[in-house]
Amino acid sequence: MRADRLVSLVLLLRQHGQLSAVTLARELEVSTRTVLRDIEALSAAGVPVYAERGRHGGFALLPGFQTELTGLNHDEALALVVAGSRRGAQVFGLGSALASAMLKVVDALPASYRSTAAGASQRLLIDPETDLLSRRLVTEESPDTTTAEVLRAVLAGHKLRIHYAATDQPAKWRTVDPIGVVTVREQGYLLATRSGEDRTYRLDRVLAAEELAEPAERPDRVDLDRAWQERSTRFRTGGDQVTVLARVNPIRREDLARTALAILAESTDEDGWLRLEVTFQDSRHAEWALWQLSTNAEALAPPWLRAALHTRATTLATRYAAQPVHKDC
DNA sequence: GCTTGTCGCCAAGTGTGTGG
DNA sequence: CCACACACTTGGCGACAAGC
Repeated sequence: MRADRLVSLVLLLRQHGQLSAVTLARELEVSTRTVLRDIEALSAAGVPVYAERGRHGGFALLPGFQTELTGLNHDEALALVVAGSRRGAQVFGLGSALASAMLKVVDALPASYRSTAAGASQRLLIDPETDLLSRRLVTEESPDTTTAEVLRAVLAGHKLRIHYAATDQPAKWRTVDPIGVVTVREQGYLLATRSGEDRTYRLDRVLAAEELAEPAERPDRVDLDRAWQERSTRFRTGGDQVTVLARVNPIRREDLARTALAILAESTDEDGWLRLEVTFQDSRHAEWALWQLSTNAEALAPPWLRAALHTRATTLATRYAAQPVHKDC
């Protein structure tokens, strides 16, 4: 119990810099007297902890002790931050840093835990590089200097100049104020503001980046998770969305629900099929989603969607009615 | 004067080893 | 298995020193 508390004490001091005995006692759920004895024990064990007396005093570790204790470098520390997702480390080009950081973490474990960790790595595999059909799931760890430059600016809190290619538009240079970087599945996004307006950029569409010396305009405290939720909500409710009325076989309802942005209304017809009012990102998205359901769905409205699906179906029917062009294949 | 660390003392609780 | 002794841990208290 005490050994655990001594470790916790060191970690608290590393995390907060300086803490009073009263605060440490509250955090560790012991008396101040016990904290003082623990400090004494740490000091006797060679931990460079020192006391500042008087008002606003407290205990702190000598500068430098932090890095000596862990041996982690900048990239490794960063890799542990994104370690919740190996994909995150891949997107940031930190896969090798994550691997070496994990080695150090495992190495720091007591011998009994170390064998457990080694055993676990032989029994558990999370997010392999390919799926069962050998399709590659994890992006190559690229020496992506552009992503690295973006990351540098984000961490340094500097403005950033990016050469960005938006969908169906020629690439343009623009200067942005970075807020943070978000990874979703294999995709990285730069959250930023441009002339005070919120902007979200896909990292794979950033063709070049240049960190500027000027500090970025960024709120002191940002809840990145919340910012991402707000932007994704805005994305889902904005743009060229279309609403479709469709009849769907109940067995394919979930397939449609997965691809649609939202289901606005739902009822059941006499024959058991579902009548759904569904919104999609745009017309192409709607056409693709209905086409995927094949004979298990029928678009009732709008007319242009029925026409598009009719064109696809007749083209396909004509093709298969005719003799093959290349008989030898 | 107030806040905070330092030190010593005592008592109670807890864990561990040993003998019957 | 149980009782006992011992060591260790913890909390509380008080007096004092140091810094703001």
